Amino acid sequence: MEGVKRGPNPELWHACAGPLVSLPSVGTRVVYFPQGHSEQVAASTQKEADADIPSYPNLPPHLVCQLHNITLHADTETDEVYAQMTLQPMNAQEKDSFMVSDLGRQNRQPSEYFCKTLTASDTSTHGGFSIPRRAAEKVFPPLDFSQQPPAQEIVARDLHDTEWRFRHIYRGQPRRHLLTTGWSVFVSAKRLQTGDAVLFIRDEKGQLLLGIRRANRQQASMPLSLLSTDSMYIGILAAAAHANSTSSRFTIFYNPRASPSEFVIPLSKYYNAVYNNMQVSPGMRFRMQFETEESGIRRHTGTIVGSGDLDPVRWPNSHWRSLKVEWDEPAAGEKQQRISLWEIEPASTPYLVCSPSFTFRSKRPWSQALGPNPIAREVEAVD
Amino acid sequence: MEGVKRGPNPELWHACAGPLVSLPSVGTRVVYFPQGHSEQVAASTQKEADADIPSYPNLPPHLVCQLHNITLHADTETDEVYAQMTLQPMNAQEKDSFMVSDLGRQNRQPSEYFCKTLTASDTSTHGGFSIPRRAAEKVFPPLDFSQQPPAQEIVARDLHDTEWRFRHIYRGQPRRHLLTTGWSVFVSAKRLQTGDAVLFIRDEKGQLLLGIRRANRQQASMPLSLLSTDSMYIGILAAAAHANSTSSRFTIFYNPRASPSEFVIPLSKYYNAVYNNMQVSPGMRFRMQFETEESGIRRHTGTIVGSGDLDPVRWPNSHWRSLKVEWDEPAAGEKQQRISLWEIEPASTPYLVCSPSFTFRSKRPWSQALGPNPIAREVEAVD
DNA sequence: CTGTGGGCAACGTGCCGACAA
DNA sequence: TTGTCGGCACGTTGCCCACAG
Repeated sequence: MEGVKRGPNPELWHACAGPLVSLPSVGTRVVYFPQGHSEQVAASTQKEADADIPSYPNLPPHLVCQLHNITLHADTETDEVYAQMTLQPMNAQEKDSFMVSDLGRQNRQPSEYFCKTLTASDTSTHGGFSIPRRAAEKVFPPLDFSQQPPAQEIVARDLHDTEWRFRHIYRGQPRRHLLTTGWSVFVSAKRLQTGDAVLFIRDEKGQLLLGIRRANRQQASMPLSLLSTDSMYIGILAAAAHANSTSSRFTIFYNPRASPSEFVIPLSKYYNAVYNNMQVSPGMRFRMQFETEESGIRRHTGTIVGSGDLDPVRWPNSHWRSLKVEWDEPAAGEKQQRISLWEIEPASTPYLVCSPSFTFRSKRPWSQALGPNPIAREVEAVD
Repeated sequence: MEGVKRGPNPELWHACAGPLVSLPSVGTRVVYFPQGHSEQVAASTQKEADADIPSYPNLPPHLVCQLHNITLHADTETDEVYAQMTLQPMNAQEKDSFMVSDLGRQNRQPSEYFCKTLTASDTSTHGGFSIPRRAAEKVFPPLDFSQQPPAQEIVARDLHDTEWRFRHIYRGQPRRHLLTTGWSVFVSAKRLQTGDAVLFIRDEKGQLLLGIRRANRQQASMPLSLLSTDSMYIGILAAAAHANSTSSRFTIFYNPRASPSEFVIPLSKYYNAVYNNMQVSPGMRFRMQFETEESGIRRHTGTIVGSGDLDPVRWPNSHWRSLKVEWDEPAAGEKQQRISLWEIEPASTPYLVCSPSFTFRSKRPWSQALGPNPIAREVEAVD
């Protein structure tokens, strides 16, 4: 075996995953939510969990785990990015030992990149790809303007390390940057359509990387012919329950563009949100980050209108999406009506980033409505 | 909702599934093998089950179930055929009540059909599809040979009820049947390659049906980004165990072209093989059916060399692939080294088809090596 | 600055019979 | 009987600029 298949370039992977996605660091402690994992299945299969699923009394709504390994992947067919994580539930002792490294988070911002949503002209067979001026100047090698017309060959590699070659030319009246020869091959090979986005990155070594981000509508509902959705839900719960009871490792796939929310988050983020951010109460104003169409970050504001268990029967006392909110823009009907504590920032004051001086000192939970909180006991035990 | 989406045409579905695939009838009793179901996952994902999977003490190696429902499906992307079955484990009483209907099996042979493996010329963009003479005369409407050249339009529907139109012409020197206009659209839409097969059926009403059967190499190893293989194995076992302990319904997907063997078989077939076919012993010669490249049936012969549990730790006393065999042709290395009792026929005597006069009279199991057999008790209780 | 469309050349697609295999 | 090929016509692809939003 000579072809040592290493995974996708991490910088490119994160660019494709989007600006909001951050993965915990290997070796740190994280919190895993079976509920969130189930939501990923629901989003991917368009089917909710059936009512007739066995209960797992030994499976709490969140598991504190050691994150042993992360590998990045991209689907061979669709280039959809996903991550494989190996988790190991921790026993009570281990949970309490504070580790500074748990604060670290892996969130790469590409050095120089651009992302463009494809227009009808970009995807049509009639022509090539129109490169926005700033984009071309920022990430592509400078053209030799003494040539007429100035042109060069662009070589870029995708998530599978496949090489794509394009002719980059500066012409037309008025002048503009274009990708011509090679572009249509790429479009048809990746089956890109109007509305999908491509992104180019120039990494530290000056190499060009090339990724795609499909429009949201496409990745909806893939009918699986292998396993019933019920078996999938059961598999998720049973695997987590078994790993928890035996303190053994288990493996999950996180699919950032399919999953409504991250369901493996740093332990520090969880503790910080649940115990330091406790001024949360009904009526409070908050902000939350969303991704814009052009791969930027934009904040939307809203008001907290209530709190309580999302699924009181199966997952009592869970912080997963325990907040009921209303969004300021009425057009934002697609946005979640329920969110989790760690997803929000206070509306007026700047967001309190997790600081090294942060401690686990216990205070009353922000809401008594949730009843006795098992986490509260864990934290009090630290004192 | 006006577009009542009904499933694929059953005749076409069976033609695509292959001549060896037969589905039990709805309402009858069947035997479900979690082991076989796991093998389907293994074949689809190219990953064996991990050793660290919880044991399910309440889950025997086979479950006698009532088959409540079967729906036929075809993958939207690949046209891969699969069936969804709703099963309900039966209690001891129900298992014993003999039902004549259990003997029935649903095994459709298409009225008139042909299947051709595509050549390089068939799939090239340079030309059309060369129809074998007999095939054209058997399934296509007769041409009007008074025309020069004789030609007509062929309309056929695929598994999704999508209509495909082709120009059928009889020309060339020497004369031959060809599909020209429309063929390349079909090839590129279905992404057919040399080695894949197409099949045409003329049903009772004279309508033409059109299916594809991809070469084996293609459907191997699809990397799933949704669920770890461990979670899938656990999901299968936990779902079956839960259904068994609560006598509730559960759902499985059977993928005939991916799965090495059928893992839901008629109860009568199981009993007949395990208790009536008991002359099986090491050294015995046998025959077994295989599918030929051209969608026919061919028998291969071999010798039984041993028997015993495939997985003595997890699945003791299971009849699933309990026979160790050697095949006569040395080139047949790909064929299974282990098969199940109900897959074989005696080599010399004609295969004893399940007859209405068949009874459940208990005799000693064919091998004492398997130890006390829970089924034996079930059967004795009938007397 | 960049999306779309007309013009036009080059290329690929696809229909034909001629050959073998 | 049928797989592949050379020949050839025609339709599509794809590069160019002009225009306008």
